[in-house]
Amino acid sequence: MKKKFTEKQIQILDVAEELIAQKGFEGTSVRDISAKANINVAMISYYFGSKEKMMVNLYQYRVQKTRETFAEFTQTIKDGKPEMQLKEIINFIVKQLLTYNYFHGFVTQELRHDDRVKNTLLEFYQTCVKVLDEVIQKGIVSGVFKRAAKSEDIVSTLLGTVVFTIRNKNFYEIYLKGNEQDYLTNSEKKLKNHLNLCVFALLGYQI
Amino acid sequence: MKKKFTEKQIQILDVAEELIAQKGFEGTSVRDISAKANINVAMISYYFGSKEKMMVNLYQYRVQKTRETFAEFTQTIKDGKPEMQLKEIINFIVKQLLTYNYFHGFVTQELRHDDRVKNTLLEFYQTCVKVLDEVIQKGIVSGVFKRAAKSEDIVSTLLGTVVFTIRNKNFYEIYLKGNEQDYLTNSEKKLKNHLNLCVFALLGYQI
Amino acid sequence: MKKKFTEKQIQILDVAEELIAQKGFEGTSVRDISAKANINVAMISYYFGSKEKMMVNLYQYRVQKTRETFAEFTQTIKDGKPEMQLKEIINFIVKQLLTYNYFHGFVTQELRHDDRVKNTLLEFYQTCVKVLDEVIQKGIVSGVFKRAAKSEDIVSTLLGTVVFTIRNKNFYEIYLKGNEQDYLTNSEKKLKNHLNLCVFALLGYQI
Amino acid sequence: MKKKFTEKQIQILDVAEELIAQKGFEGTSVRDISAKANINVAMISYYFGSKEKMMVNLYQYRVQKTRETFAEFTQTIKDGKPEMQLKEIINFIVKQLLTYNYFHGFVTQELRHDDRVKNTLLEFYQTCVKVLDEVIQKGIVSGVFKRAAKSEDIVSTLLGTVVFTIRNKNFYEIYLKGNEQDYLTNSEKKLKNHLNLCVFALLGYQI
DNA sequence: AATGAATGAGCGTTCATTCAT
DNA sequence: CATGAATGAACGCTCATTCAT
Repeated sequence: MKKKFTEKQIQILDVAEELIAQKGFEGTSVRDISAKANINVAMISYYFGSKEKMMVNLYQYRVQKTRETFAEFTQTIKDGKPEMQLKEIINFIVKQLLTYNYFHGFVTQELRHDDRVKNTLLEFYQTCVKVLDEVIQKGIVSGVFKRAAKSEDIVSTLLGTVVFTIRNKNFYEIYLKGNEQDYLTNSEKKLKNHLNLCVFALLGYQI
Repeated sequence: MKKKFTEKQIQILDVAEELIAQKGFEGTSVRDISAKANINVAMISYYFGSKEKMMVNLYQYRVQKTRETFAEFTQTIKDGKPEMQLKEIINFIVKQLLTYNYFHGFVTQELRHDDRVKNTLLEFYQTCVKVLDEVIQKGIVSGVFKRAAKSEDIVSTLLGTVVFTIRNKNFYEIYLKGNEQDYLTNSEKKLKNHLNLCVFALLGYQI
Repeated sequence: MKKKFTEKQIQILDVAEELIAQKGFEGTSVRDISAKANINVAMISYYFGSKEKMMVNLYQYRVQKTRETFAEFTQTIKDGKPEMQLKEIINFIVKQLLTYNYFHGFVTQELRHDDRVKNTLLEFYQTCVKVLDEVIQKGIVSGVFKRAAKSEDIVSTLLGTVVFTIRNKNFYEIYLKGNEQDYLTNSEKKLKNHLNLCVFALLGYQI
Repeated sequence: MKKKFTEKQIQILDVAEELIAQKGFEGTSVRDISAKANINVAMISYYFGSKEKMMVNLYQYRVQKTRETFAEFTQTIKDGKPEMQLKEIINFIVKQLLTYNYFHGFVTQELRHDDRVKNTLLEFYQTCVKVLDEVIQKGIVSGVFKRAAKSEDIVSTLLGTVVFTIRNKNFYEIYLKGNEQDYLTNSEKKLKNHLNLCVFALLGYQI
């Protein structure tokens, strides 16, 4: 069941996402959001019912998009060899997380608010696990993977590692060449490399 | 320079840590804290100067302890073989994070408040990198490790993965046997196993 | 540059003026003001930004009016003889102070808050001195005044004496006939008489 | 009935007087006072019962002293000629007010707190009126004063004028020669001169 | 006789939300 | 459909005072 958002709502959600990622949910007032989005303070309540409900909508909006994007992505790789598929999945996840780091930077932190959101996210994670499972199984069968690592652990490591570097930018950037503007580009490259090595090693893939 | 906290201050900090981990810094009012800690609202300002300063003290309190504990720990393994040392380090980190999950659950999220804290944390992470570096280097020299993975990536993966499972308890527990009470015990075991496999594989260690 | 106030703002300022004159600035809470003005506590911050800024507005509101009124008044007597002009000025000042006694009762006391206000008031006092100077000089030239008293001393005496009787109502009313309701009327008459005698005597005017 | 104060109480009252004159009663906290007086915060309540009662004691302390000093002073002039007596009284009052300007700067403002204080002050003012009355009457009889001005008006003018210059230092000092340090000395001289001229002129005294 | 830890009330302000238009 | 004025609740904090020692 797909929910539609009006243009005005999306405008608000985009601003809200950015601010909440920076200052947290409680740290971001509806006045902050409405000021930055150039709308009236009353509009958040007006469009979403309340600030809390706006947050739920924000999750739905972003998770929904993420699921769709992921579904489309899986289609594009469905005919590849498992080792290629795996590499693509890892790269895709890193790329997505870094691109929507506003969202992923806070999503796990602020989701104390609504269980529906938790479930939406949960389902998405399970989808990832399932997709990985199939790829790994296929690789095991075809003999390119020697060991069957647990997909939920791989998912935790993929998502956890990337989110950690997003949140601890000041730590991770020490080990990156290049200036601060290139942080996203450089960290993407470094993370892709590391996580590929990590997962492939885990599966006993011979390079 | 070690800062001392009175019994009353620690009592407040413990409560504050738990609540802030659950509801965030702004989401937790001094009235929430004082109610749960069975003290007067005025005491937070009285003991720490302000809510903000209490937060800084909370970081110092926990990070300080963590650094000390880690320093002591490294002493206990200083004479071991690198593969043993590495295993111990991984297990130690997982254990610590899960034990003090209240703190580690929010530490990277709420540290927009004070740069001194950021630096304290940064230094600690760098210490971890340094310790890992030495162990890996030793293993390379002795020949048990075939590949020299980047320590900062390993640190990111270790910390990121564990924190992810803490924050996404509802996801990770699906894949755990046992009832909810055993979550910590079971996830600890599972995480230790996964992360050991992960890191050792990364280093080309032959099991 | 004249500042405009909305009806609601004036409503608040009038109440605030009365309460602050009675209980002082710190002694008057925004809750006191909002209760008496039948508005919400939040409105003081809403309309003026803060309690402090409300105070600045209160000064501007009243001093501005006072200056305007005084300027208009001086026009009405500009063609008179100096002895008539002087009498009118004295009577005007007494009348004004007693009418706006709320304000003049606290204005010099509470102005530790804002230097701009101090300067506004200072300028007004200097205007009074200047006006008096001209009248006295004219009277000296025309021969009705024999001695040239200092205008700043006269201003201090005029304002000081009236404010003293306002603040020490319980003292001054002992010497007044009539009941308490007539205090303003009676004290106005008595003060005008006394201060006219005083100033004219000072100038050597022969009655 | 004379009240005795302990050394410690006087120490507190002196500090309190200075601070209250600067920042008002509500604007001065017991912490301010205790910090400046180098005593424990609890001492104000301990010695006086409450901050409010301390204020009452402060009035009593200062008014009592003033009355005593004034009583002693009147003894020293009791054998003089009325015009000399009058001059001495005026000079004495100006001197006293300027010397204890801390007190007189706030006394009429902050006396909303206690009616007993109001009465104490009232009685003192009435004493002044009585003393002046006698002198004027004597002068009328001896023929040096031609007109019988009202003593309560003279008292109002004397006290009011001096207090005005204390409170509006920034106004009055414009008309004074000399640097800021000499303000008290210079304003005392100027005020004595002005008020003597004023009162003597009022009584029709021929210089 | 004196302290300092601790209290409860009240402070000015900001919050998300409502409501009349 | 959208606004901005207005609200009541809650915020972090400071206050004068109390109380155990």
